[in-house]
Amino acid sequence: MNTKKKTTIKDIANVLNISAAAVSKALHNDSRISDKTKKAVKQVAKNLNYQPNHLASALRSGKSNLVGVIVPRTNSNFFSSVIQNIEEVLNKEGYNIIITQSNESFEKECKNIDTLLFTQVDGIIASMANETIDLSFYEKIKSKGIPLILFDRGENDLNVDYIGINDYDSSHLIVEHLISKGCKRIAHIGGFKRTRIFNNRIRGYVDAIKKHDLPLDSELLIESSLTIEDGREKMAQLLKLNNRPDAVYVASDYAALGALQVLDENNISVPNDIRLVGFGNEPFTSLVSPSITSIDQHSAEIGRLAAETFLKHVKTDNLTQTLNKQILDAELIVRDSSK
Amino acid sequence: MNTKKKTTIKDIANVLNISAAAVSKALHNDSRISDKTKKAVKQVAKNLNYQPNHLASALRSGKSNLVGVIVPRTNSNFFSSVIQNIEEVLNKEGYNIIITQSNESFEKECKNIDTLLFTQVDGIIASMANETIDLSFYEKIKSKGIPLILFDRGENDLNVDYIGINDYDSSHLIVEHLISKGCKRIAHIGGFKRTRIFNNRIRGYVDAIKKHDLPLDSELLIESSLTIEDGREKMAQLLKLNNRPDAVYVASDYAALGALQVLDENNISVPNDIRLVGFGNEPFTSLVSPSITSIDQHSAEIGRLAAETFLKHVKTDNLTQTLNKQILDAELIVRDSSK
DNA sequence: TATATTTGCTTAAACGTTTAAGCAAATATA
DNA sequence: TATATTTGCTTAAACGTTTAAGCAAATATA
Repeated sequence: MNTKKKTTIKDIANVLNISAAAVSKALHNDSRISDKTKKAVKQVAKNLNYQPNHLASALRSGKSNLVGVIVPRTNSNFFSSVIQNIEEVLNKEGYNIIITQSNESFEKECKNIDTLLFTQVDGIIASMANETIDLSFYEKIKSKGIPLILFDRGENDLNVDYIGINDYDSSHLIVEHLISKGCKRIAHIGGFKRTRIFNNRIRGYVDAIKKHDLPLDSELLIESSLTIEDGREKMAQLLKLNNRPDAVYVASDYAALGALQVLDENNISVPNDIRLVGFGNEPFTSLVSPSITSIDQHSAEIGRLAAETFLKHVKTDNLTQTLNKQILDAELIVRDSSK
Repeated sequence: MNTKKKTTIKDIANVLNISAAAVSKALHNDSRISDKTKKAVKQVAKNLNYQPNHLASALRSGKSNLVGVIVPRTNSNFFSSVIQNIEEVLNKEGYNIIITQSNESFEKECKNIDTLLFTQVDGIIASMANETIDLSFYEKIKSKGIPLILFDRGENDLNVDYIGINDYDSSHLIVEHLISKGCKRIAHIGGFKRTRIFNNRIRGYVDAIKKHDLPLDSELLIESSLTIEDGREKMAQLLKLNNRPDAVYVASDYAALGALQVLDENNISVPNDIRLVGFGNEPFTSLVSPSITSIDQHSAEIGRLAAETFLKHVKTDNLTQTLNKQILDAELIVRDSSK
């Protein structure tokens, strides 16, 4: 095996006949070290191929320079784009990120939190699993004094920073767009009511329907897990109604895709017979035929803001965690499925 | 701010009036510590809500219990499934993983490697970016004596473990399937020749065509970046030929989707006029219409094997890194696009 | 010229573990 | 009963940094 001794700060100190402390300070550009020494130290560091021992500095300084990220899954364009932007911002400041996925499971999410705490992360940026109701593990993060930033799937009760889009207004955008196309019976396949963002979309839908004096039929408002499969099932359920809707607004692109398949299989023309709108602007919405109208969630912006919010915490002394919502306006991307 | 002092091994030692060393050993079930003491230590640890300081133990023992993963992107079902399975196996053994993505960029990949080395990972499991030709950063990993395991996108010259599917045979499977459906002019939209897996697919295609005495027309073999957009372009190029192919084998599902769009736009019936086969068995292949025949890459198995190979390295003393290929048989999933 | 301040370092301790070496008491063996 | 081995701990050092405290020399100020 290759057991080449790693070069340490002491090796550099020995070469230059100065103390290890001086080397450490030189490498950190301490103002009390002469330029001459700094240059010499950096040159020797390069010659010896010095790589700082991250663990040692983390142990001594109490900062690991790691930020944990928890997402329901990475296998979705929204989350992977958020992650990419978090990474970009944090890398510039010397932080690395540890990505974990909950797979929408509360149990896995708890494990992830323990893992991240065990790894001594300096902060956690998370989007909660659908299943999560018990917040005690998130309270644990807070009680350790570790900055916690939530995005997309958040929870007011935790009283921490939150970044997301305006789900309530998004529903208004969608409903009003469908009305402008002449729709009169608009159904909503929504997410679980207990998840805040889906609840907001449902409330937005209900209020928009009322506002425009359209029928608010309980048959037209369905709760779903929003997977492709469940999208299929709920669409089939809507097709069985005596009085079918002329438009369906689905709270996720995946479920909207399932719905589209069922419509296609039943030879129902989209958008002529039924107009369809999804949510999330996943890339495939523009690839299927007909392409699916959807809401863009500004994933890049959310990622950037989450990272910057974390940085604000570490850069500001005793900044207490409080409910601090940053809500972005969502954007409606109109495609063939509602034209 | 919450600056509650964390409980350390010393706090436990004080409570029980024993040494910190005894506590450490008790927590690790050292055989030289009495069961009575072990029980007492564990009880106190629980009472004081003791969380071991991962950094300190990593520094002292020289093991971080972190494994770095590098993938071109997480936003693909293949890679996210591999990652999930790596995680599952390694978590059981007390390892956590750090996921990084190269976005197919050589430069980003080099940065990722530096980041992981800086974080003192115990091993790296990687799939190389398309761009990567210069292997010096991977050599750096090897020269540090850190186990390196490659999957899917590998490179023989590095002389390390590799896990992947049999790309050469996969091409045979596909070509023979298409021949069995009566196809006589089979085109191949392949990846970059310099990437080993794509080169193997191309070689497999060429040899299978020769073996069955079909025309090996240079017009029918096209090199592509395999994005959706490039799939569209290369398909359009094939349609301009005087003598069109009656089947197209695309080396990636994404590019195959682009090709399908173009065929659809040109009112060419799939599979009646042209049969289409993709590669990777991404979930959307079964969702689009017509559904796309594809090759399953056994992502779960690859992830598991990669993790287990890493574990073999850390568990076996002076196991030298050598070229050690584990090649899985791929599976053809026949769908509507080639029926 | 005498005192104050700044510069450029050193010394020593600390972060929280793990581990080699060692030692007394208890137990096993001859 | 005398010696050897095992059990159950302790002591002390170490992993590679960072940082508070301090000190001599150089420079600035009065």
